[in-house]
Amino acid sequence: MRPEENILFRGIDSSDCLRMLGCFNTEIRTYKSGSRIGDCSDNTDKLGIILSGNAVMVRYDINGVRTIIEDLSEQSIFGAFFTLTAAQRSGIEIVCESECKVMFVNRSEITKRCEKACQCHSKVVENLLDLMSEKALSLSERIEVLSQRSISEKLISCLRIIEEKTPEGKTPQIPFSTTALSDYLCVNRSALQREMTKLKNAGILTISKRKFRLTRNQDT
Amino acid sequence: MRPEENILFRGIDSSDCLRMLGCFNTEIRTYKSGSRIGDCSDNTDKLGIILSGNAVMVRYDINGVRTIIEDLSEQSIFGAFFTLTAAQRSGIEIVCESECKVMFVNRSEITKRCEKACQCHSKVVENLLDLMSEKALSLSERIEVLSQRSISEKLISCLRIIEEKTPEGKTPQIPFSTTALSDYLCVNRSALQREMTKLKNAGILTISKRKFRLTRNQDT
DNA sequence: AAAAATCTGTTGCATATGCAACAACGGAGG
DNA sequence: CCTCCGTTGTTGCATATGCAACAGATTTTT
Repeated sequence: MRPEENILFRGIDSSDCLRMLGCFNTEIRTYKSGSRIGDCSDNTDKLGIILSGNAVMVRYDINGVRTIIEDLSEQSIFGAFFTLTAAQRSGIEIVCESECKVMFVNRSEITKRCEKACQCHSKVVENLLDLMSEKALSLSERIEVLSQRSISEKLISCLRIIEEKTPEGKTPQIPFSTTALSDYLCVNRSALQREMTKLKNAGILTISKRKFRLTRNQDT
Repeated sequence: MRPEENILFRGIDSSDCLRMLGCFNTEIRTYKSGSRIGDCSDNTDKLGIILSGNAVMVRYDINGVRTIIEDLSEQSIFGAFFTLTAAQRSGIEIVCESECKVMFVNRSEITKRCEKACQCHSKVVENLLDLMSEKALSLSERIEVLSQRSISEKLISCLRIIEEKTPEGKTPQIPFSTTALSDYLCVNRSALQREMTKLKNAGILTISKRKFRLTRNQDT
């Protein structure tokens, strides 16, 4: 991916990008599928951007129960300073689900002006602002889902959000396996399965593979 | 409150603040306790900052069950573009718990440079960035809590977070009544009460009024 | 192609949580 | 000072969810 295709550098032309990349002291790393992207709790200033691949932010509790905290796809950002809580103790980690290319930048290098005071610098800050908005939005969607009281409500709320993001014409698709979905909804897998079959039987939900369709009901 | 005490204008001197306030076309409103701060779904560009008072972002579902989505205290920011999801349909509203003074700014006016291209403009953007970080942090703490599987885990996780934010020497304090806390943890009130008494009897938790103390156990 | 591993789907049973109802308490206002 | 209304604290009962175990199906590895 060329730098100007990176959302952080959106709207900035190639030559400026290259100059800033040096200026920012960025670092690009590649991770194998299944590997861990370094513990992001160590450096509260570091900002990571997924250039390619898929990863998830997960936590395992004492009993080994997994929680998927965030789904990180291409162009997602992550970093201790805006996603991790003081509750890092609970062992949050980022695990690649496919080969991932990740770019790291120090946040302070973005906010602080460089000596050359390049014009495009503030453009980067604005882009970062957009990214943060997006992040906050996705976090609050997550809260919306988790605040539902029952499994079926959680599921439906989650599916509706996916639906809304699906471009017109395309069939909405769950980004997880059912097993992973249960970790994402923070419920037991077989209980989730049970609710899914109920909804299927009730004619509310249709699923084949990961593609699904919800009937347009206001309630439930 | 003088403008430079507003976190959005932190680090900018008085005269510049005043100039920018005009430049930004801000609006300040006062709301009575119990009243609703206008539906923030109407204007996705508007950004609100609580200058004084306390408010909560809540949602009532079809059955009238209340969920407290966010606790907004002084200097908190809110706005459709970074907190509300497309799921606005579910009737999220912001309700004042005490008299509130709120400042509104249009986000685009912050990100877009004004004709005068004032130097301090980028400082405001940086401040906004900090605010967004903080917001993302608090949202992710909320997820941390809600992702716990049992009521007692949710409660403890929530209390630990409060503890960590409490300045050394002070006694940590729950910002809600128990009833409100149950709406915040998204669980049934009497079930929460039951768990609380269990924890008290087990010697893990001490509560008097809203002040509490947790024994320093790693687990549970 | 065979073998191994993981995921789906289902079920019986245990248990945590929700729900309703009630008594006691405490603060706000007349 | 009394009354009213919302909060706290408790309990019995109903039910949703968790848990374990299992048998296919599907995917990945060898």
